[in-house]
Amino acid sequence: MQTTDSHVLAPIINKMERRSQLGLAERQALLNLPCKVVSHDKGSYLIREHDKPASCILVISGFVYRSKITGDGLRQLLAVHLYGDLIDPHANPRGEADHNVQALMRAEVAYIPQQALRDVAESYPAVALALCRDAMAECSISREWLLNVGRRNARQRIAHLLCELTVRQEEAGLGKKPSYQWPMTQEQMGEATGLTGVHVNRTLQRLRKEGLIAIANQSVTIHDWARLQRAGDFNNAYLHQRTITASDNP
Amino acid sequence: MQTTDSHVLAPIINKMERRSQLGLAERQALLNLPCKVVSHDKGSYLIREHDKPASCILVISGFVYRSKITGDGLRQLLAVHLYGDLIDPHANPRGEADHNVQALMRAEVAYIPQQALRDVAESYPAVALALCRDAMAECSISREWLLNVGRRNARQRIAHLLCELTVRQEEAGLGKKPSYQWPMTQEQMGEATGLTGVHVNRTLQRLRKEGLIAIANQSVTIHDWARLQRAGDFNNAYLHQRTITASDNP
DNA sequence: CGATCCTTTGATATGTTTCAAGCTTAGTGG
DNA sequence: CCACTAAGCTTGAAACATATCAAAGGATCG
Repeated sequence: MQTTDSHVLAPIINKMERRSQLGLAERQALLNLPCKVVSHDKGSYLIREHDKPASCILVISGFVYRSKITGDGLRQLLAVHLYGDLIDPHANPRGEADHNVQALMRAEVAYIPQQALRDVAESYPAVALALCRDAMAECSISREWLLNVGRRNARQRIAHLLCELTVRQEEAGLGKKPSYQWPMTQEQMGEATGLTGVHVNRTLQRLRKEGLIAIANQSVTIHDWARLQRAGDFNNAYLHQRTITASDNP
Repeated sequence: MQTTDSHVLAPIINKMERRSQLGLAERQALLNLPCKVVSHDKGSYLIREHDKPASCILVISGFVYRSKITGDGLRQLLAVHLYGDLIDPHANPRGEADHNVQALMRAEVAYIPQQALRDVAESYPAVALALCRDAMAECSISREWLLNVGRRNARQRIAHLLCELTVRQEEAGLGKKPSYQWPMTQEQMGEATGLTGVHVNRTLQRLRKEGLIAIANQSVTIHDWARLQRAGDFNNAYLHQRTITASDNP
């Protein structure tokens, strides 16, 4: 007999319950969803543009990103997903994915047939609502990324990215400030923020010298959270967290 | 007795039927939706960040945009909406909008109570599906904008924006190539592409000199559609049109 | 312990912004 | 219908942020 916490699909429930309320029946229906657990190495594709994916993907551990590539071969990260995020493949009317999904670092994910998930959502309005809220939150993050890349300078962009992942990672119960595992290379941070890997490096050094963070060996330390947020023009409202996290530092 | 075409809400049906199939009952239900038609002057707000909007907004004529503002007061356009687009206010769990919606130029819109629309979607799965598809298409456009702003140079960004609006405008039956009314100022084009108004001006001049377009007096002329698409690294797949429009120029 | 991936560094090139002014067009009121 | 005004477009010169290229130094992993 499994408790909720030890179930492979537990992450989806933990995530949903951060924004929505689920009853026992809903939780049970979600846990009973058919799924296939797969482990992906860094860089491996979960979905390729033009694929016809039949499943949604739940991130169980590790990190996953969405991306698109320019005709010139330049990559832009569109989103980063972590523990509990449910990745809708976003197919066009022909059923083809319009972007790539890859593992940022080694990631364990569960493939859940879209139809099965849709069925549960139809039977349980609370699940439908929860899915809808999470989708909206994802859209909101995507808009903030556009603002970040379009209108902020390198220092702000990098600080903003650091802030976002810090909050999301904490929210997901993965790591706590001041120090936690950092999932991306500097090159990838550049691809997320519309910068060059080299310039990310220099910007990171500046943030280090200013005493805001330390970052090395796949690990960040936030030395001054309040100042980092200011540096990144970061306001967590766009993350659509239900509970308002009082800003930690005064 | 009104025909579909003369009805205020006709645009929503014309738009949906580009991607989805609706029966007579669905069309009727949509046309019977309660709504309030309002005309907005250029710049006027339809939704302000932190508002608690109770309605979706259907664009009947003119243009409308979504935007966010940086802490430093810089504006980024997040999306442009035209005839037939249904604007979901994207509220967070507290019911507050997370970005602004404003008229790009004089626009006539219909406010449709969210609950009424949700009711129709619940009664008619085809409507729910159509709404879902349109929402996905909007997400896809938003991702392409992120790629555009993050990884393309000024010439590509501007050409891409020109291509997108040309296609969407044609698709909506508003104007045909080679010449149609252009809805944005150069400043606004800059806000959409993460550039300065001044630089947009110079870039536009370059595209003019290269013989790709003419643009003046709120009107564009596409002189070389094939070359403009190449210049903008533009591929219409991300627009999720159902019918594949054969590229017009060889 | 060699190979590969990631980070760091320096010098230089480039694209884009900034500022500031003059010009054009469209809209408004007398 | 003209004059006036405001908004948008155009221009140039100079400053700045970021990219590019190339090479060296560290870390990580079989």
